[in-house]
Amino acid sequence: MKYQIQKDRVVVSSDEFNPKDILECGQIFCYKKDDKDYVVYSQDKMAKIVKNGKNYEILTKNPEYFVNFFDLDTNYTQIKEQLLKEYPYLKNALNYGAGIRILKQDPFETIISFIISSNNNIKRIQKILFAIRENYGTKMGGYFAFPTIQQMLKITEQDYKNLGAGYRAKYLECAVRQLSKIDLMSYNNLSTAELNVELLKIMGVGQKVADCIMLFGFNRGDVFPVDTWIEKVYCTYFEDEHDRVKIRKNLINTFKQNSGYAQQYLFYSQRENS
DNA sequence: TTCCAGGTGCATA
DNA sequence: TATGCACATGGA
Repeated sequence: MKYQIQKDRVVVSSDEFNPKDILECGQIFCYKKDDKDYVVYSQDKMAKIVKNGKNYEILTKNPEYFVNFFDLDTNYTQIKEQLLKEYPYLKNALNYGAGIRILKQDPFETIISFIISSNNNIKRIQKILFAIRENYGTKMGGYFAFPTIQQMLKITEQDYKNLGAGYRAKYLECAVRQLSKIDLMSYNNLSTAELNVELLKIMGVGQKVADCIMLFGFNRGDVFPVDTWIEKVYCTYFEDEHDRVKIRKNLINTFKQNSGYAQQYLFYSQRENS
């Protein structure tokens, strides 16, 4: 990936970087769009993305953080070419989401985000997550940081309900307490199978949410989150099957280490075009 | 009014 | 181990 780091920005070529594809493909919820530009929030950091000729400029006080966040050192052209060669039927999905990059997000924020995502729609997930930031996060000047685990330990089930979390409120309250006793960074040393076992112990985390956490928060490509949209894709293009455990197993056997990438292209094109 | 949304936890057999 | 149901909320 061609990019240049400057003092207050990262300049990146638009040929494999598109903010709409990256932010609206369902992997992150804390972003806003004003006119044509996107603003994205991660932990206590913020970046604005503006188009400048053939490039995008990621305007931020934390250029190095966002180089890693946007996974700019990975060659997505190569990944897409490999997927297309092995699985020609992905052509439309790959073209549609050509500017997607899998974000490297903070594990804690990812866990909280995807607990809220279960049986929920993206607009409402965004609303709840911004409300958590604005009510319990540190004010940064123009925006609010995502609260730390210590800050979130003070939030009660009733508080989450007041923010619109619904029945997930008790999951959140319990999960934060569990997470406060864990060193999440040490989970980076686990195998994907081991990590999966640990994540499933967290209240509100089932297989689908665990897969999203592993893909977006722990950079694991060998998982395939199966939700209502992927189930539709599978029934349309593979076979009529509604057992998500079987669907997941079959898709991981098919796409192996590239499962996470294939999933994201398929999810995005299915959700946007139906 | 009913259905659906990036599903999970729990009781039951 | 497998199945079925309850669970909040808001938009279509």
